[in-house]
Amino acid sequence: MPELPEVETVRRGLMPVMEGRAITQAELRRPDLRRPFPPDMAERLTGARVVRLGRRSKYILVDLDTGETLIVHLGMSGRMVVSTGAAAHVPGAFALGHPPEEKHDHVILHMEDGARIVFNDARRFGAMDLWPTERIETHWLLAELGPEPLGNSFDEPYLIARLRGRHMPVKAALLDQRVVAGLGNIYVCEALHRAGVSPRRKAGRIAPARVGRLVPAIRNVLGEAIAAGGSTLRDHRRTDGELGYFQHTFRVYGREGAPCTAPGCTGRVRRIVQSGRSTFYCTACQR
DNA sequence: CTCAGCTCCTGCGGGC
DNA sequence: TGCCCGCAGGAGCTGA
Repeated sequence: MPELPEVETVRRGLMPVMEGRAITQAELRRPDLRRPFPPDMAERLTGARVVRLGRRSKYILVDLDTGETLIVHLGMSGRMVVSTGAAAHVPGAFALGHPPEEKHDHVILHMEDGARIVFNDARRFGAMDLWPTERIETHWLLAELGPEPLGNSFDEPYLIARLRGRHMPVKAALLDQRVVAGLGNIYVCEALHRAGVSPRRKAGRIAPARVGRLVPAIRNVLGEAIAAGGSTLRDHRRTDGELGYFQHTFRVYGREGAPCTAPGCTGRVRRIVQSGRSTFYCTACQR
C-alpha cells in the first residue's frame, strides 16, 4: 500500500500522459469498491480535459476542465498502469497495443491520444470521487487532513504542540493523518529510527528537542523515497511497471533480527505489534 | 474527546 | 500438492 512517496511517484508517472489531454472514455468495470464510485462517474469523466495533476497526502487530484476534480486513493493495493498503445509491453508477446486485461482492473481511462490508464486494486480499499475543484479541501476525505510533511507548515513548533497531551504511542500518533498527512506504516518506522525515538513512547512524553529531530527525519526519509521512486514490496509499481527501489534502503522495516545500522549501535531490529500492525525498531538506539 | 479494536477485501508465502 | 493460518504499504467505524 502506497504511502506518500509511492503516490507521488504514481502522480509523476501519470503527468505526461494525462495533463492537457482529454478523457475520451471512462470504463467502470467494477464499481463496488469498499467506497463505491459515484454512479455517474463515467459520464462526468467522459470528454473532460485534464488541466493538471496534484497530490494531497496519499490522494492524487486530477483537476478537470469541467470544474471538478477526480480524487483517487490507492488504498492498500491500488495501482495505476499506463500503456501508450504504441510500444511493446511484453517482449515477444505484444508487439503493439495494450496489455491484456487483468483481474481487478476496475477503471480504464482512455485518453485522446490512445493512451490508457488502468486502475487495478485487488483488495478494493481504494476509492475515487469527484468534487468541485474550487472547494476541493472541503471534501470529507480531505477536510480533516493535517499538514503536508514536506510543506512549510509542518515544523517543530507545530509537531510539539500537536503531540502534547497525547497518551497514545508516538507511532500511532504519526499514523493519524490529522497530525501529519501522508505517513504510513513503513515510513513512520523508518522516521522514528532515524530520529532515535521509540515507537512505544507516549506521544506527549517526548522531550521537545527529540520531537524536533522527528521533523527532519520524516522530511528526509520521504524525500529520499520519492527520489528512489518509492518502495516496492508487493503491489506498488510505477505507472510504467518499473519497481521503486527504496525498499533496499530500509533501516528497520521488515528487518526483524537484523543488526541495527545506526552508527555505533550494536542492537538488533525487533518486531512488535502495535494496534494490530507490525512495528520495527531498535531497542538499543530508539528511546 | 481519546483511544484500542474490529472491519472491509484479496493474495501470497510458510508450515504441516 | 493441498489446506490453513498469518500477514500485508489504509483508514473508517464502534464503543468503552
